[in-house]
Amino acid sequence: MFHVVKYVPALAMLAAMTRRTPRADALTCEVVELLGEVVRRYHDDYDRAAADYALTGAQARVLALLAYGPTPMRRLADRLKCEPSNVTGIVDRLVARGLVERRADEADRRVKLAAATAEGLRTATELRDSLGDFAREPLGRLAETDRRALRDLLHRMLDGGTEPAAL
Amino acid sequence: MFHVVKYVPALAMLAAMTRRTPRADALTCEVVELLGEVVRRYHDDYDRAAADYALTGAQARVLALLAYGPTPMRRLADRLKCEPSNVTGIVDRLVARGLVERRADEADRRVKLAAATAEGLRTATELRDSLGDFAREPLGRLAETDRRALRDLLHRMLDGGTEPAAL
DNA sequence: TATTGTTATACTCTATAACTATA
DNA sequence: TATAGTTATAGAGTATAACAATA
Repeated sequence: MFHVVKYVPALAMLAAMTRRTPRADALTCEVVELLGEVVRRYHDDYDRAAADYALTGAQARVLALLAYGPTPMRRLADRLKCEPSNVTGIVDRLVARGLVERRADEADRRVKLAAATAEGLRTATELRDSLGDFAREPLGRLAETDRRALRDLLHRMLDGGTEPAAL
Repeated sequence: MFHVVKYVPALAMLAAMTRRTPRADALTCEVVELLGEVVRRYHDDYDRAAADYALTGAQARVLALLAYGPTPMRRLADRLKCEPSNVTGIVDRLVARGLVERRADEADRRVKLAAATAEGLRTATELRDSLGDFAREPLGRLAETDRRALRDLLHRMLDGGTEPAAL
């Protein structure tokens, strides 16, 4: 088995030339590193929870999105930030598992709605509760006062209203 | 093209039976959701930065690890939390790009060390600086006092000393 | 003409299992 | 016998391009 790079866009040099050496200060670097650790743990917990239900991360995310209601394939692709062609496969596998079904959209016959089945909805709910693992472990170490402070800081940081989480 | 699920371990039912309905309080849920948003942005920024250099996320992580010095393949697998067989391919592609080279370990002739080339080291450094995108955008909205408070909260939350970040 | 979803194709990451070479 | 690394294989996610159905 060979591992060969097939195509290498000449973006590296361009990126290097465009670079504007930001070089954040020590405090900022430290916060970025800490957030990196948070990201790592959050992801690990999420994937572990999904694996408990024999779901991949992408499948779990789609199921979480469908908990809000039937959703056009296109919109799922937008939320996952991937190409629509990928969503076809992910939903196919969820359909094969009986967790999701495809419905027609009466208003626009081009669109197909992915919808969680009763079992899919149940799985999504249990999966969501499983995220309590993260809340228990690292978050649980913070007293309520600290959790409130953290909430306010994150709110201030993220500020602009964003849609409900898909990750 | 068919998308069929080949094997479905009967873990779902087991997981459902084992579930202990933690049902975190509203404040904790809100913090978890906010952290989810942070995770999403962090990842997007990381992948975008890697893509600027025509690298995948996994390749960028390996390159970041090699910036600390030559590393046995096995150790890379441990850090990436994946099987050693995967590292072979990832390093192969980096070698094909001229960013990494394999060296023999004199002490134990079974191990092979992956080491960043001069160009690889340069790329790793630029990539690291690119994470400033995250520091600039959402983190930049916090005043220094707030960043300091955030740092302290995250420290308290993560507490136990962890190794340098690979993500 | 533009949009939605699918198919076909290729690449990468992933895990499992079998293999070589060292220890 | 145990460990480090590789190879082979298969499933899953990803992007690109081409296509049919509908708007």
